[in-house]
Amino acid sequence: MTASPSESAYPTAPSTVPGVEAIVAEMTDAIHEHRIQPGAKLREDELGDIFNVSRTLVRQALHKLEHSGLVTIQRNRGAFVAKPSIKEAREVFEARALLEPQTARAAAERASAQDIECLEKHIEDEHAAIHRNEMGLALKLSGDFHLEIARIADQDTIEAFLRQLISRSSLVIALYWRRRNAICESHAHHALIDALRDGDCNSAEELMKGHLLDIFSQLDLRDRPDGAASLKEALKR
Amino acid sequence: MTASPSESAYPTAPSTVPGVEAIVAEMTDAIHEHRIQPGAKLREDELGDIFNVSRTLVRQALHKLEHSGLVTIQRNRGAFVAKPSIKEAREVFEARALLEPQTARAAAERASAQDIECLEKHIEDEHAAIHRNEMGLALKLSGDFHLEIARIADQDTIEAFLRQLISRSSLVIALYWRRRNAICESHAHHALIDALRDGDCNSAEELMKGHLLDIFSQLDLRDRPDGAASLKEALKR
DNA sequence: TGGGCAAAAATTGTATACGATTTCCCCCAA
DNA sequence: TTGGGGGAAATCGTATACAATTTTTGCCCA
Repeated sequence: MTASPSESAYPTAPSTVPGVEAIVAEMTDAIHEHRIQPGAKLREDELGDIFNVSRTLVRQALHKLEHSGLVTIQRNRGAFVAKPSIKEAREVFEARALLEPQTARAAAERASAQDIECLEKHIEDEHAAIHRNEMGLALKLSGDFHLEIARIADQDTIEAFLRQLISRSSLVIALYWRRRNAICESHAHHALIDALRDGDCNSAEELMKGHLLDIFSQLDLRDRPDGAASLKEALKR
Repeated sequence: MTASPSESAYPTAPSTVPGVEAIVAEMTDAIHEHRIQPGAKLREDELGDIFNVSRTLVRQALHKLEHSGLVTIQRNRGAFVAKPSIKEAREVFEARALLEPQTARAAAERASAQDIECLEKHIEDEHAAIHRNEMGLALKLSGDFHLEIARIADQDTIEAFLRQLISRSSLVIALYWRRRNAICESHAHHALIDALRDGDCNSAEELMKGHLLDIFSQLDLRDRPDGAASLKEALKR
């Protein structure tokens, strides 16, 4: 009888080494902040040198990143920063539109004073980043804001999905954003905080729905996604 | 500049070997069909012996299964078939309730005659399994039915999420189902097919919502699950 | 000059080896 | 009898070695 305790397990238990998680976190940040462009190749031993670990751990990290949608792995060809198609871009925001308004509503029902404080700090950091003109960082913090709401709603499962969706949103924005300024810098997040503080579920839900539509409407989803083809020829030779 | 073509990539490209995928598929089936119980320990070299591969590939497979929510990995302690908590069980069905009705609606708008045929075949197989008293197989087929609807809706992103949710639903049912009979055997799936055939979006959406509530209401989410498990025989035929 | 082909280099895929941690079992003392 | 070491065995984590595949390079010839 090969039985085992196996604790009733929460989302993703502390399953992997700090080593792997550190690599994943660092690469996630780099991609979220657009310091690595969609389509960039990620060589295993190159990353191994950078992080001073063997390819084994790099591979684990790349597989995790693939799962989160930030990286695409092609057999025998290697890993690349993902390059969402237009269809995928649409799907990402459609899925967010299904999940987030309801989550904001739940968060409004549960938010504590401490939670509100935390959200306000997020916004401060975001504004600070914008004023320093670090738009990549600002975008990442803006994504974290949405994740924080899922955390407040105490919805681990949806939070995990949102983590993936927000990651991919970052890539979508890198590829399809129209203007390089004014990223979520609108008052939308402020208004959301107000609704959460007041426990106004209906407002929170509606504000989130509108906010997502607003972001989506600022994407330019007509062009060809493969700017790489022309870009590559322009740069390569 | 390390640019690269990197095809605009769809959900999960053919990234991993047939070897790993075969292991994942076989174990997924075994867990879905309840041939391995929640909490069962999954030793790496034991699985390596069973599938005649090295631990390297087994580890890859286990990590993939962890991503899909079927397996829990604890550092230095090993992998176990996941054992969703009651909270997680609730969350899984809440998330399904957010995603599936809308997906059924979209499917109703797009379903072709061929799609309908495919769904009907699914139901036939499911009934056949029930009559042979293979309840595990029937349950798995029932899950596949829901996935098929997402495929018809042409929503790759949501389909990927649903795959995880349905996997976990299978575990939830293994742990918390009240009566061992009558799994989704209701007319719900038949009614859904009718709505899809008629292109009746509203009905499809409502039927799906009701169907999910119906399943959820048959769970007993008060007890504390604690089961031991035997492995080995369930996998290799 | 440009295309095509073959060999070399680079890169990824898989297996194995070894160190680290946990688990199990036996023995002994209270 | 029971509870607690302590060491051996089992198991997992990471690095390295080698095989398979792809990509690049260099050469020849039209």
